Amino acid sequence: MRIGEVAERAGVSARLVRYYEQQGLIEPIRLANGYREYDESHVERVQRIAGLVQSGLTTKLVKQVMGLEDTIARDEPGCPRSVADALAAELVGLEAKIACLSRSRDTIRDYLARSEHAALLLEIGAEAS
Amino acid sequence: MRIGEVAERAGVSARLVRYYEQQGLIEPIRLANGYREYDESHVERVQRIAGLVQSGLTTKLVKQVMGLEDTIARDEPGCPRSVADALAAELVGLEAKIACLSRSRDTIRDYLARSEHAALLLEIGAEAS
DNA sequence: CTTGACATTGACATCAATGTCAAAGTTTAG
DNA sequence: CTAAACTTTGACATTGATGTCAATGTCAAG
Repeated sequence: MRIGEVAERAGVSARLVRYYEQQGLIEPIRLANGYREYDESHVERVQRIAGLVQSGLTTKLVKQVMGLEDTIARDEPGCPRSVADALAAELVGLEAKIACLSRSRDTIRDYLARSEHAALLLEIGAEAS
Repeated sequence: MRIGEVAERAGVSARLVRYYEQQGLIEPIRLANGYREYDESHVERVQRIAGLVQSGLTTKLVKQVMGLEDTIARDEPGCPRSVADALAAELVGLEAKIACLSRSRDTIRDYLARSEHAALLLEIGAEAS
C-alpha cells in the first residue's frame, strides 16, 4: 500500500510517516516511480512508533528500543556493557513514566467512578489494574 | 525554601519551575522582596508535574489532571457530562500510553535478562509486572 | 488526452518545552 | 562594606514533532 493508506490506517498524517522514515524508524521499499510501498507490518510499526513518541520518547530513543525488538526477534547475541548501562537507565526512565501515568489514570478513574457518570467507565473498557 | 532549592530537589531547572507557575500548575507564595517561597509539598508537586510532562502530557492536561486530584482531596461534588466525557477520553489515552510504554519496558527488560549483563536488573530494582 | 487524487521533495511555519543571557535587586558570607 | 551567589523579569534561541504550501511527477477514470 502507499503512504496515504498506511497513514490513515495508523491514524497519523502522511507527513509524519515520512518524518519517521527520515529519522530512520521505518524503511518502506521504493517503487520504480519513487513512491514508497508499505505492507501490513508497517502499519503496526507506525502505530507503535506514534504511541511511543506520544508517550514522551524521542524518535532517537524509539529507534533504539525498536532496534532491540528487531534484534531480539532475530535472536542475536549480547551487547557491550556501555549499551547495557544505557538500556538499564532507559528502563528506569520507563518505569518512572509508567508509574506517573498509572497514578494519573487511577486518579481519573476514581474520580469518574465516584461521579454521577460512573457508567462511562463501563463504556470504555475499564479493566482494573 | 526558594526556587533554587525546590528546583534542585525536584531535579529540574529553576527556569522550568517558573514556567510551570506561568502555566498555572503551581502557586508559590511571594515574599515581600518578590522572591517565591516554596514548601515540601511544592517539591513533590513539581516532581509530579515534570513526570507527567515527560510522559507526554501537555502542561494543559497536567493542569486538568492535577486539578482533579485537588478536587478529590477536597471531596467535592460532581461534574458536567461534557467534562466527564473529556476525562473518559483522556483515560483511554493514558491507558494507551501505559500499554505502549509497558511493552517497551518488557522488551528492554527481556533483552537485558538474556544478555550477559542480567545483573544490571538486580542493581536497579526490577520488580516484575 | 485531460482532470483529479495522490506522491515526492524541500522549504517555511508553528507550538510546547527548555535553555540562555542580560539588567537589576537581594541575601549572605567574610 | 563588598563580593559572590541567588532571584526577578523579559527577551531571544533552540529543539523536536508537526502542519502547510509549493512546484512537479504519476496514476487512474472518463
